[in-house]
Amino acid sequence: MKQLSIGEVSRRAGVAASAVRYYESIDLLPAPTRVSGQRKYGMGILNRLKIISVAKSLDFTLDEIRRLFEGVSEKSAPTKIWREFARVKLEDIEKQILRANQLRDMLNTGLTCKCLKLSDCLAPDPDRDPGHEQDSE
Amino acid sequence: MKQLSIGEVSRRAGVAASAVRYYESIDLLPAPTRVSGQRKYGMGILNRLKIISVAKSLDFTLDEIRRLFEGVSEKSAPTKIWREFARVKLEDIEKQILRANQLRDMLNTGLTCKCLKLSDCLAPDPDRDPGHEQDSE
DNA sequence: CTAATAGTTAAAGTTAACTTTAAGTCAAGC
DNA sequence: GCTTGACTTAAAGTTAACTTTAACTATTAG
Repeated sequence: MKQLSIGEVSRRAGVAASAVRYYESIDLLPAPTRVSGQRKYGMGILNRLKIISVAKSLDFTLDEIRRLFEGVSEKSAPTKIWREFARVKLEDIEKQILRANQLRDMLNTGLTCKCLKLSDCLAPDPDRDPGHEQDSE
Repeated sequence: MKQLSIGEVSRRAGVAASAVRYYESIDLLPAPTRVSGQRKYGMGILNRLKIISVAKSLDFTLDEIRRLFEGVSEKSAPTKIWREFARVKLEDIEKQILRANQLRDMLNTGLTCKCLKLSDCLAPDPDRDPGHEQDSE
C-alpha cells in the first residue's frame, strides 16, 4: 500500500502543501502517520481532498466541511447530519441561483434595476431631482 | 433639496456609516460636501448605495463596482465599458449557476461525486483499498 | 562527506471589506 | 456653561483561508 509524502499529495491533488498542513491544523484532515517526522499519507487523502475542493468551490466554508466529516465519522447514522447540511445548503444554493439569474437578467437587459434606469442612477451626483425618488424608504 | 447626514444615509440605505466612510476612502463614493466638517449628501447617494449593494450581493468586488462607476462617469460612451463588464460577469454568473446546480444535484442524489460514493469517500481513512482508485491523477 | 532537495515548525504576513477604538469636534437643549 | 448625541479622524482589529518566512532537520544523489 503506497504511502505518499506531502509533496506527492500536493502534486496529485493540486493542493498546496501549506494548505494540506493548514487543513490538518484546523482538524479538517486527520494527522497522518509520521516516518522520522515526515507525514505519510494513504491514498484515501486524495479522495478527502477532492471532496474538500468540490465543497469549497460550492461555497462551503472549511468549518462546514469539517463538521460534515465529523458527522460522517460517527459510527452510526451519518445520514441525519448530512441531510440537515444538505437541507440548509440547498436553500443557500437556491438563493444563489436566484440572485445569479437576477444579475444575468439585469446585465442582459442593459443593467436596469427596480426603480432606476442605469443612465439615471449611475450618473455622478445628479444635482437636480432625478425624478424617481418617490420610493425613498 | 434635502441634505442627508451620514447617519440618515446609513439608516435609509441600511448601510453602516463606517461602511459609507470606507467606500469614500476607497473612492467608491465621491467625497460629499461638508458643513462644518460633517458630510452632507444629496438624495443621489441612496441610489448609488442601492446599486452597490445589489452588485455586491451578486459577487462584484468593490473594486469592480468602482471601475464600473468610473466607466459611467465619463461624459461619453459609457455603454462600451458596461458591456464589457457585463460580458465578463455573465460568464462568471453562468459558471456559478452551473456549480450551484451541480451541488444541488449532488445534495439531492445523496451527495455523490464523480468517481466516489459518499460512504466510501467520507469514511475516515479506509485502511483497505477503497477499490475505486484506478483514476489516481 | 557534501550538496541539493524536501520536509518540519511557529509565527507573521496577505486580502477584502469592513468594524472598532480612541480621542477629539460640533450643535442643540437645559 | 454643560451635557448629550452625532459627527470627525487615524489606526488598529477582525475573519477566512491560506501563504510566506526563518531557522532547522531529514533524505537522496553523487
